[in-house]
Formats: sequence, structure tokens, C-alpha cells
Amino acid sequence: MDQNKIPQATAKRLPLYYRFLNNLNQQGKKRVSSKQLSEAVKVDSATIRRDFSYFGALGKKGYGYNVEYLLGFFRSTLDQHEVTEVALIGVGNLGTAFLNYNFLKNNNIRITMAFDADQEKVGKDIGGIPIYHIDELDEKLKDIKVAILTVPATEADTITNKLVEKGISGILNFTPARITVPENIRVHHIDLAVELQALVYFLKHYSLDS
Amino acid sequence: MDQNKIPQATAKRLPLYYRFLNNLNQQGKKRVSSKQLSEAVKVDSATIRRDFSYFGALGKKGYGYNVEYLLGFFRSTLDQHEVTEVALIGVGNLGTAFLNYNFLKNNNIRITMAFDADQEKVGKDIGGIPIYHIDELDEKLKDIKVAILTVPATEADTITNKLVEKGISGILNFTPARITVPENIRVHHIDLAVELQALVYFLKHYSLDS
DNA sequence: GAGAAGTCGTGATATTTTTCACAATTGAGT
DNA sequence: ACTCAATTGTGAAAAATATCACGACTTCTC
Repeated sequence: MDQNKIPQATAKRLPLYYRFLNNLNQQGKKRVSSKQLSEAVKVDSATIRRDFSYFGALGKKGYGYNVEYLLGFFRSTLDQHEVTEVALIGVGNLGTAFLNYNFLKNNNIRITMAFDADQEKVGKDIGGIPIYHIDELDEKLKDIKVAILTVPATEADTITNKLVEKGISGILNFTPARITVPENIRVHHIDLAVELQALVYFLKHYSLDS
Repeated sequence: MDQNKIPQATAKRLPLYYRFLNNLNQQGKKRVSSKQLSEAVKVDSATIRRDFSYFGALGKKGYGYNVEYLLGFFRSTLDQHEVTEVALIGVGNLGTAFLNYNFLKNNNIRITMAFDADQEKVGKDIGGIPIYHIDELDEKLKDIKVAILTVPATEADTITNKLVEKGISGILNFTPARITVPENIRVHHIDLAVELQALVYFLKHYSLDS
């Protein structure tokens, strides 16, 4: 859309900055330097300054950044002024964890409905979020553009196709399946087993250095 | 240790390749090309060939890769012949999801114990994994080198320090807190709120291209 | 066994991301 | 008002990662 020049690596760090700034603000802190931020979020201070600089000159030389100003800036950049509604598909263990997870704390993202194939679960609600049957996707999933996918891997493709048909824009996929979607739809994969295996691999092969 | 030359980006993809090769092998497939792999795991075929090439010439020109051979190679590279024991700290919603998650399917990583501060949970077990009180960390956490951290953010630092004292090598941190550890300890962060926010950001600012 | 189609491995190149390092500027202290 | 320590923003360089493109080799078909 507008700011296509912002590197992806930078974009991925924005929510992290936002959260920490929010904390600082709640603590009543007025100013912060890239060095302090760096220690808190574990990102090199030069990288932080570079990230911020894509949005213009947000700080003052010799002073640092004004917390309130920076927070306000990120709030509008990250669209925190409007609520983004998200649907969760698959109310298993992981799905349930999400429904109980309070995304709203610092964050204008809200899971507003969940779907599952299990009639036992349908009709109930978890954390105030209603659970519908997966066959009700068509009627219930109105303008929701983002879905969290926590179904069994075997169901991933079928359900993805349904979501695509319904005009979804983004999927956060916790399934081990690498789902196939049209190229205008964005999928982020979070693969828990892969993450754990990668960590173990790093420990065995890269120990004692970065 | 040995193969410090392997790029981190490559190392992170290895478990993904491994899992897919395992699937192929179970399906009785004998050969696979980088192009087929590419479609399945959504990684450019040239990148896959490059990744493999760090380990030497694993394929045959004009033919592709022998599934069984490649699988065996990755099995030893990823240390799948020996079991890696992992401890889980924090048996909340997310922690419970992990205990029920079957890491063993394609994978020699096993959660062998869990810890929590809640006396209600201590003494029980979930998915066959015993839950100890967090104060028992000292006695119970013998040679375990990897921990999954699923405690509330407020507890993250305290518990991290305990783990560090006990000689942990790696932590998979699901806490929003950016924990501080000595530099010989490796931490991977999986920050669910950040991932979701980043996805939403990409949808709003990068739509209709990469 | 000759030709065609398929595929790897990799040098070269492009792209992305991180880091260095320093001039410019600011605020605080005296 | 002056000095000094702190800090930004950024050009330039470095490092990491991804991709292109092609020679060399393999298998398949006729």
C-alpha cells in the first residue's frame, strides 16, 4: 500500500518495539534511547535506529526518543486505533490456549469467533468467544480477513481452501502442513516442532558462539 | 562444533526438509527432485539445492535425490538417532497444549518433565509427563539441556535465572519477555502476539505483492 | 545408441539485512 | 555562555541470504 519501502525484517520488529514502548509509557517513562531499547528487546541499537529512520526522524540527537510521541506514532502505524477481528479454526489444545490468551492487553487484535468440527465443543464458548461448527464458516465468517489455523495437519488443506473461498487475506498457520494459497494471500508459518528441532540443532553445532 | 559453516537460514530449514522426506519415505517414494521439494515446503528450488550443497553432493544430476539416502543423512545430521530430553516450565494453557502435542511422531525430541507453581497441578501428569513443583527444579532437572518456557511473562526472568544456574543450554521462550542470559546460552523467541500483529501489519501495508 | 528431457551443483549476481563509525545536535552542569 | 557527555540519523561497508543461469551429467524413449 503506502510504505512498501519498509524492509520486512523491520516490519517484523515493529510490534516488539510497540509493546516495549507501551510498557515504558505505563511506567511513566518520558524518554528512551536506542541503547536502552536495545537492551530490552535484544536488537542492536544501530538496527533500531535504522528501523525507526524508515519512518523519518522520530528522535532528537543527543536526547533520544520521546516515549509518548513514539508510542503514538507506532499506534497509528500499526493500526492500533482500530480493532482487527480474527477467527480461530480448530479448538484443540493449542486453539484453546489462544482463546484463553489475552491478546487485547496491549493490542487491538481480537479473536471474535472460533470453529471446530467436534459437536461436543460447538455451541459452547471459551474465554467469551463462541465456538461454531466448521460447516457454519460460510454464514458466520463475515468480513474477517485473518485466521489462526490450529487444526490437525490432515485437515489443513481442506480448511485452507474454504478460507480462501471466503476471501481470507492472511493465515497464521500453526499446522506442520505447508499450505498452498493464491499469491495474494499471506501465510505465516509457526511450526513448533521445527522451532524446537532447530534450537536443538543450533545447540549441538553452533555452541559457544553466535 | 563441527559444521560452523552452515548458514543459520539453512539450519532453520533442515527440520522442515527432514519432516517432508520422512513423509515421502513412508509413502514409499524412492526419488525426489529439488523442484518437487520446493512445491511441498514452499522454498525456492535453488535455495534447496544450495542448502543441500553445504553438506556435499547429496544428489545426482539429471536424477534428483534418493529419498532414503537423503533421509538417512539428515537423520544423523539432525541427531535423530539419539533422544533429546526437554523440560517444560509452566503448565498453563499453552504448556498443556505442548504436553499433549506429540513431538515424537517424526522426531526424537521428548518432553520428559514439566514444572509449575500451582499445587493443584503438581503430582499429576499430562500426556504421561509428570508435573513437579517449580521448587523441585534443582533436584529433578538433571542433565536436561533444553527448556520450553511457557510461564507468565512476570515470572520469566526469575525462572530463566534458575535455569541458567542449573546449566541449561537452550530455551524456547514463548513468553513476551525478552529474557537475558549469558552469551553461551541460546534463546529462541516465539512471540505469538508479535507474530499476529506482524501478519496484520503485512496485510495492511504490503498487500498484492510479495 | 542417439537424442531429448530432466536435474544437480555452483559461479556469479542480486537482494536484503546488519553493523560500523562519525558528523551533527542536544541537554545538563557549572 | 561554555564545555562535555550522550545520542541520533545515516553514508558506507560488511555480512548474510536468495536467486539466476548454465555446464555437466543421468535417465528415458525410440
